[in-house]
Amino acid sequence: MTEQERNELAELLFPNITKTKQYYEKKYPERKIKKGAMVTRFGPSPTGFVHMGSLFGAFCDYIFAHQTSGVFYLRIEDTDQKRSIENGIDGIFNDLEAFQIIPDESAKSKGNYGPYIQSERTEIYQTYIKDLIKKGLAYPCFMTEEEINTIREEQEINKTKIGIYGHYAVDRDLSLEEIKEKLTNKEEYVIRLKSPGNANNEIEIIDCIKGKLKFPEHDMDTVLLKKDGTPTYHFAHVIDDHLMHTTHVIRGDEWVSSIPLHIQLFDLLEFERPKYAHTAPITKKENGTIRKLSKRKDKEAKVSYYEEVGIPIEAVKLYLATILNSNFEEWYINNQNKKLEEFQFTFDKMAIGGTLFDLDKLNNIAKTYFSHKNGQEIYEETLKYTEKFDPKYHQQLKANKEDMIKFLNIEKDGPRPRKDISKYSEVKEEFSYTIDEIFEQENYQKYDGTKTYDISLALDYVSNTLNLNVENDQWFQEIKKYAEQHGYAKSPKEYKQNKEAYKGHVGDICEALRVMITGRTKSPDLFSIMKILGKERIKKRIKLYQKYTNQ
RNA sequence: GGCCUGUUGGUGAAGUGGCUUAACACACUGCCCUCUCAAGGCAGCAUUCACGGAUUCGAAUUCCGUACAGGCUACCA
Repeated sequence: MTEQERNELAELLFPNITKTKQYYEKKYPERKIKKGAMVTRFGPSPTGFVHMGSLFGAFCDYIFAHQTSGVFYLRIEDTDQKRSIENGIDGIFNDLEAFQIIPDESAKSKGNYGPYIQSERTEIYQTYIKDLIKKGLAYPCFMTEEEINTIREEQEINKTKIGIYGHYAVDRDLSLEEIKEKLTNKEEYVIRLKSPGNANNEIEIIDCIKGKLKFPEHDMDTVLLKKDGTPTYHFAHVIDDHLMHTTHVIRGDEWVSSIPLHIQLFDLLEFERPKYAHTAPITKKENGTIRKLSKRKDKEAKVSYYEEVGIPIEAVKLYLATILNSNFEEWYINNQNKKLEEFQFTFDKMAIGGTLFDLDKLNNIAKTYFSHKNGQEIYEETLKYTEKFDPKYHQQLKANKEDMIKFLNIEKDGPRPRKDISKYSEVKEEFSYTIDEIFEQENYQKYDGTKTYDISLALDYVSNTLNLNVENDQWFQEIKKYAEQHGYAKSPKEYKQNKEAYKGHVGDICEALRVMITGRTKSPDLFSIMKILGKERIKKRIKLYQKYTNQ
């Protein structure tokens, strides 16, 4: 085809495209950012929610852009209708907002490089396609699904590479007349790349994470524009990331095998190639096999899951940071008071192989997170959580604010703060003894021990000896003395040495009080609990215990 | 089938030819501390880096082959 024929073809195919490549190049000029600043993008399909793996990607984008004073933008990739659901975009924004991974530019905020939704960029893609056709680098292909299937079957039998390339690309050299004829017959077509590559040539690219990668040169006539005039991922990626001036394409490593295609497109269009960073997938082990985390099968793949079960999103982010850079964890242990954004993340500390999603580790991180929060903070955050997920408990928390904060603050001030909860949802269960209303209702259901305790001794102690206005150490000295006076050893050691001489030891008295007061054998510091409750409530609980055990 | 990538304890991993008798963290086990629990302290947990070969004075680290795993091979992203 001559140049003139190609121009005619381009006009025939895209009569409505009047803008030019130059127009867009001028409309979206180079970004004014400092040298070394990264421009990254997160490109989800509007499926309604963000997958854990995507969130990880978005987190990378956000971190790298921000720590280099660059730009992190969000582009909705909705070129496939099947992947889109109604209000799907809102879901994406909600999830990102929950994690405070807010894009600098997106369909919902400002930005000079929009539209940030691919379905609104059709004209742009077609402008570049038109140009490619004029240059003889793309062509309309009229092959039907059946024809393509036949070719694939043939290729499978011959054990050759599968795809449309070389002599399999039958429409590659159609004459203008032939195309015109098919067009008048209303034959449907796609636009394919006329790949100039040769698979015998080896190309090499440097991936920021995976390092040096070698591939055969791309030689497939890949579809660029679908039958409906929308672009495929490959073409949209190249056009968008060029026009939006992305410097670093951070994406899942399922894309590594299309690198040769993508760089070929960048070269053919005379665009500067971006840097690529392909991240390892987050995986899950099930029945001995490892697979990618699946949003259909795995509840923990859905980002909203963490909010629902009450794992603080900060903890999830901390976990993401530990898998992002292997040396983050150690840094954070030594810099607990710093924000994770202060850590210098680098590509070369990112995992190359898949990472198994470790809920144990997340739990541990969450526990540590809680341990650094004081009672007031935990109270307020739990209040927020319960407002949405446990309204009844929410009301009870509100009604018992003063007490709750004190309870949540027990053993929090020392150098070794308590580490007992990992989720907001655990507060209710873990602190069930703190609110009278709940305690009276459930009372000793949680204590399933068969052992019963000396009620009169407990009552005597509380009424006549217990002094709540002292420090913890003094209280313990006093209860030791009390134990001794009533035939108990003042320490377990002494008791063990001469069991016959005693009825038991201080610990037994404490245990009795603990069970009567909290309804369980395990609790935070007993004296602190007693202090908050006060003598009258303690006595009430002992009576409740008496009633419960029919004594 | 073809192409690509990966493989270090139960888990995440450090490791870039000698400092590695393989760091650190999670999990697990035991002991200590202790009124219970949590926390904390101490100790244990890969004599070996999927396997085989090669290069080298020396390899988890380089090269080749094999096995296994994952990805791609769509008018899905």
